[in-house]
Amino acid sequence: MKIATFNINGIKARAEALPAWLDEAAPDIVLLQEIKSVDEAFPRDLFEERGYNVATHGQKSFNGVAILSKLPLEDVARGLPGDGGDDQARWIEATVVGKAAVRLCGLYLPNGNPAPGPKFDYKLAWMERMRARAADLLAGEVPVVMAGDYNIIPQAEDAARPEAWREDALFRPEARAAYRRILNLGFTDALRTREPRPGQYSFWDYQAGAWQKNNGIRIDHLLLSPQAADLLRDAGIDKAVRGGDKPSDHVPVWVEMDI
DNA sequence: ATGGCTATATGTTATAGA
Repeated sequence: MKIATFNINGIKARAEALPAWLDEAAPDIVLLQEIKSVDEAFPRDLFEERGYNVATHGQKSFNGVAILSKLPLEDVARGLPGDGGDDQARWIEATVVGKAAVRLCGLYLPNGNPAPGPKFDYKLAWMERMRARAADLLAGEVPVVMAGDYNIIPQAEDAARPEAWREDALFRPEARAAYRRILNLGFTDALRTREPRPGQYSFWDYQAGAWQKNNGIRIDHLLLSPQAADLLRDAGIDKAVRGGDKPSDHVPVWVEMDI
């Protein structure tokens, strides 16, 4: 089973590029971020006619996450627990049952710039809530895949120009430490396991010819619980998507699992 | 990057992204 994460930067703007990638890559499950759409406006037909079940957690203009799945989506949950006053749509969960049952978490972690400041504080607080949810999920001792746009450059080798990101919310020590507190609960960075060489990027800025210069960063991750890591067969990045027509600034990252 | 591009809203420009 192929599970992918893809920050599409607006479902309306990606109404052609996203189906084209689905038809070519044929993922079984896709966790989407930045749909930038309310649930009612999400073009479900585009995906249902391709055999996907669809669950969305959207909001107007910004953020928004969704799950596409060839298998039925069970026990769908929307929103990250821990702050009832947080109305930003950045977290969705569902269970799919293949050879094994897998709990899927799709996430759009806050950007956090400018840092320091209230947006960075929100990012760190959100990550602490995510850590608590991740710990709860681990206690279940079942396969869990937490995938999405983490807005975290884990290490210097995950950026073409790490020095340019030193003060940025994506690379500041406090943000990376918060990421490690989640990872060190016992999760596996699937892409790093399968492709340990530096220079594996998932985002290239629209500006300043970043794509042409390969000035990228790796910020889209799939984290696997131990029970999910046991089922990992392969992982990769569909880099070519960035060079297609009207692309998102992110590309899909995927895992192949024995599920 | 002192932000050069892209997307969204009901806009004639602002806000957010990373």
